[in-house]
Amino acid sequence: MSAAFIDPPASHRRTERARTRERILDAAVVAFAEKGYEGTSLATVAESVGLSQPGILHHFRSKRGLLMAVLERRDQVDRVRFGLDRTEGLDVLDRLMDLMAHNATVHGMVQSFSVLTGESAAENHVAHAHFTDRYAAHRSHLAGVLARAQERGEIGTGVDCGAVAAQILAMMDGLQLQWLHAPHEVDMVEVFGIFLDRLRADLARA
Amino acid sequence: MSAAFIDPPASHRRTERARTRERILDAAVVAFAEKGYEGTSLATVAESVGLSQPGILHHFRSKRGLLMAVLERRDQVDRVRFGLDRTEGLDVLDRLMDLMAHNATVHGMVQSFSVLTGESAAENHVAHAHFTDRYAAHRSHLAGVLARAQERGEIGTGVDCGAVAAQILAMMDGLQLQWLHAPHEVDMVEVFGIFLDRLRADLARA
DNA sequence: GTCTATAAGGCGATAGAC
DNA sequence: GTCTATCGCCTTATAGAC
Repeated sequence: MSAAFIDPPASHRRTERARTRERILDAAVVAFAEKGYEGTSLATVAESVGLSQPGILHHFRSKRGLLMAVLERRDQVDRVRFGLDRTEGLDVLDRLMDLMAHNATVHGMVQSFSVLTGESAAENHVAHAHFTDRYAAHRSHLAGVLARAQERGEIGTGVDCGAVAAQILAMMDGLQLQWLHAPHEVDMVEVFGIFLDRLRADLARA
Repeated sequence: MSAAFIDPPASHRRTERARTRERILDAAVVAFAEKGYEGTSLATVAESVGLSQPGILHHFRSKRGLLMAVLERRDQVDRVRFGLDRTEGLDVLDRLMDLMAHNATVHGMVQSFSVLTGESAAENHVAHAHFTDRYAAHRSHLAGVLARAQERGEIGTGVDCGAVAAQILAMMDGLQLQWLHAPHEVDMVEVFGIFLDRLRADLARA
């Protein structure tokens, strides 16, 4: 009996462990979408991935740790999927439109993060600081892109780029909320597109 | 000893009971703001009004019943405070600006309803249907006011009044979320005002 | 790496005393 | 109208076996 049979290579063990963590994270996203963080128990997450409740705590040191891992994974995946960081000028509006169109295909993910964002409006919520930082980073990045476009003359001098950045993020969050409450009544992609078209015209004009 | 001393008039009993109900509702709003519906226990509500936990269930038949009473009271109060139902034409945008300015003075109330709206994005949440109906009613009312203004020529023919109604509500919800996460960084009243000014110009033009 | 068992406590709701 | 007591259940987290 070879040692490799009893004790598989370290690389294999590492990917197996990572795979289990991914399955737990996927189940947690679904659970948070249905009940929020406060309303979700580790036992329901455990059951849907086929582990016991302490089995979850072997992979994540606490319920809070599981939530943080969920939040960080989403941020990382979205950063890779969309070249938001690498886009300059008014093309950034096209990238945001792409993001909105993508979001319309991942209902559960949007639901999970809308519920968590709402919950985190409470100052003492576990994820309050995370969402505060996330908003601030997105606002300042977007405002910076717009301000540089304004310096190049692509945007009129009368535009408050910080206000517009906040408005764009607010429109995305708000439309997602209405879409989640009435998916067949509110076409969030179309309504966001109408908003962006009007915005583009105003930015050129002002 | 008069009967009135032992047994006060029915009207007095009625107002005392109503007063206690109001105190419970106020405490529930604060609790929901801090922990959401799922994260709030009747015991914490009871403690902050100086009753026992079963004392709450004497006034509201269940935790769900308490939440419904909170939701209905807010809708009723706001309907009375702002003459939204009685406003026609583009004046409706001024009333919405008033509402936003008022909201900036009642942080706890806004926090409570933002948390509850987020939680209720889950299809099985106790208040999902309530917020779905509320969104639909506000959208169709606002779209109707805009459409009638459009017929009178106050709004250009190229405007999709339904889309604009959804956008206005989305902007209010989204700005409130950012304000709650960073009250000193995001001036939601000013940013909403900039949005409305731009919108008014576009509506006249299109 | 996953389990069972358990500690230690919170939950909503009801029964019945006063 | 409000209480105490209690039922039955669920919660997170830890200890220790395998």
